[in-house]
Amino acid sequence: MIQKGILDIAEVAKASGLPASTLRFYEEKGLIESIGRNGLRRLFDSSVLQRLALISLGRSAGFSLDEIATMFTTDGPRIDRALLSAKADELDAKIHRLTALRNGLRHAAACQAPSHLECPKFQRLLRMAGKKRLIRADKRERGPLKPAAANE
Amino acid sequence: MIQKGILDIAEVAKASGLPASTLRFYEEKGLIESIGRNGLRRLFDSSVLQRLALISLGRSAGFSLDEIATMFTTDGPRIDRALLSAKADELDAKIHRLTALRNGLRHAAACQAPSHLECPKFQRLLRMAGKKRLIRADKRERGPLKPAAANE
DNA sequence: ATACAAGTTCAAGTTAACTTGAGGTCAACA
DNA sequence: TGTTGACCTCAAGTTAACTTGAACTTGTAT
Repeated sequence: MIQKGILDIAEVAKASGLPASTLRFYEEKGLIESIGRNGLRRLFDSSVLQRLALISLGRSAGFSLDEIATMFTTDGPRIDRALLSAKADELDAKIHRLTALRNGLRHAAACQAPSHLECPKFQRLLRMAGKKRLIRADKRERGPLKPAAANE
Repeated sequence: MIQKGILDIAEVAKASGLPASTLRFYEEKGLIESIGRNGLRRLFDSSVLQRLALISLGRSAGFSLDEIATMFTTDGPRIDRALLSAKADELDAKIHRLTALRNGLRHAAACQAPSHLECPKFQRLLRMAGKKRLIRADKRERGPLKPAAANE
């Protein structure tokens, strides 16, 4: 640590487990900020580690970097809150689906059926969460190309 | 329906909500099979819809198409079951992380902090699921390049 | 018999999220 | 003062999961 609370990029990389190239990439995307330089070398405030943890969590929840970036901005409080709420709902639905799948897998791991995924009990377990649109349930988990086809 | 239980690609597309191009792509990848042709036109058994639902569910759980494909094969029952169990564990961890994030978002949507993601209560909610390695918690959600760096 | 809407193949393009490579620059140590 | 290891920039490459385009084939309706 060069000064109290200030880390250079190598230290951030080590502490976060992320390669320096990713940190540069995130900075370019506006997800994190470097607080200065030592020669060429980037310096970060140690709070960047918090930030990175948040980013990682968001990613594992299925959010894109762009979405995460907008969550970090303190722009308009109104539309923003609605968006967070919507995200929470999305997550809720996803959690239910994953729970059903987990239960299904747990059973399949100890079941007779030849092709696990097709055992009838497994199917039934899944159906529990599939109440609503099972297929194409979420709008492009990490969307391809078309802005929004005629579909939906 | 041309015959009982047999659908052509357009019908499958309509019923599943997936574009025909995706169905061809899945067939090429070995995720689904067409049962024959009518001229050039692919014909599918209606059970393919089950299959597609399963694929969709797996995708939304964060599995890659390749992983899903191996889950469908009825190769060796031993190694396979362990794999399913491991997948279930992975899902479990993920579900916990998502639950924490959802709680955090719910709070953030009704909280004062300027940059929602940085409100202290939000942070605390997240910490509940972060017990273990928060950063780089999962090995490449949908992995980039390196086979397995020196990391971990 | 002819038209044609809808399917087919195959190659190439797209997007997100990074990584890799080439060539350049320093701060720090000997 | 000189060397050097670690960082820098910028462009180009990579992977997964599809999509798109061009050129071709056909069952079905007319």
